[in-house]
Amino acid sequence: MLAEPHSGYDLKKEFNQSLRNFWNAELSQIYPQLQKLEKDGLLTSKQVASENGPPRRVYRRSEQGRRALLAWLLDGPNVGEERISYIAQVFFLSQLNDPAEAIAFMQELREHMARWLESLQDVERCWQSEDARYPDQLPDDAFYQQLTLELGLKKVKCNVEWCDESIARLEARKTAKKSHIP
Amino acid sequence: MLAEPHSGYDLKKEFNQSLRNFWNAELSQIYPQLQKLEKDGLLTSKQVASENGPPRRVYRRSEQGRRALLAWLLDGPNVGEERISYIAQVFFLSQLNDPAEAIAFMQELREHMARWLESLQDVERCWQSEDARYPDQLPDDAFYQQLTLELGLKKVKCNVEWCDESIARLEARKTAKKSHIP
DNA sequence: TGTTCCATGTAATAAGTTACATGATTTA
DNA sequence: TAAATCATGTAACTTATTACATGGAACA
Repeated sequence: MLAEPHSGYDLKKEFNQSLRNFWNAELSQIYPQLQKLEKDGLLTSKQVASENGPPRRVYRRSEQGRRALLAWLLDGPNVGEERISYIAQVFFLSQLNDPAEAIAFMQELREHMARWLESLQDVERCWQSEDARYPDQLPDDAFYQQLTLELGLKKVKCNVEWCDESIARLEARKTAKKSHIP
Repeated sequence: MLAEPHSGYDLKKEFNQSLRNFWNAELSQIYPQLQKLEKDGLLTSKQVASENGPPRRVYRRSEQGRRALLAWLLDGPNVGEERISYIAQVFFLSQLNDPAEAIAFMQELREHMARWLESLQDVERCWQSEDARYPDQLPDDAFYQQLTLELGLKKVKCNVEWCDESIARLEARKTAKKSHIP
């Protein structure tokens, strides 16, 4: 993100726009980290005046910083560290002791996922209309970002499907139980 | 996990078996957390002798602990906090400046995902052969766990597909570029 | 006149990782 | 006899969250 100079505030905007879908960071994490990375020699900074507001401190990666990024990528994919809180919740849903509440949970999850899917589809439509080269003739940086969007679309669709299937299975169990113990 | 009494060591085994797929914790996180949760009144513990090894400290949730779990579930699904490191890597893959290295990255990712998928399919086959009620007549706790397995299978398949599509698109770009600047 | 945006940060706390430390028993 | 399993933890460090603190400019 710091191949070109940007402030901590700029980075937060970038997180909120695109990275948010698979990574997030708060300003209160970003500012100290930028200071630390500069201290470690991976970034350099300078203060510049702002057009509308207080002065900005903009950071840019150093040669050492660029090499650290390449090392991270060349080390291969970081897999097996995912933490997905809502799946953990589903795992323990039997503790609610009430199929209706479990169904409500899954319906709420479904609505979250459906809204997320719409937001990704909006992004796609937007990119599509703004660049005729979309998706396969895009310049490299946009192309790889488009790959992440594609995965997001697939995965979130998959989540919606799974929610629907799960709700149907839960409904079936509920009626089966009712008829068994009348 | 502590509806029935278990030691920190037991919990780690549970993480390694099933929860691992969407959440993990190290022993060095588990032991201090158990102590903290007991201090906070969410757990109680007692020391018991072990059949084969040193004495065990087993923990069990208190009534307050049970209520805290219910509150976590009834608060609704925790969405929008996912951090998926390998997607962040793909996002920045253009920095490698070499399509061959990007393709290598995606192939490695594909192999990871394919292995993960196989391990989930093994789990499914195992459950299927061990309980005739699989999947829809299972008791509640196993049923909800099966839902998480189902999502895992769907998602990981989706990742494999996406890797394959992405590799094909990258190959196409590589040859397109070659013919353009000969 | 109140809210959002711009822009910076610190402080306290919580969560999580890596490395270190111990020692018996079981299995290959 | 070497390795894995059983079983507990601490220490140092990194990472991340929540709350607090400031203050001007634009907008409605």
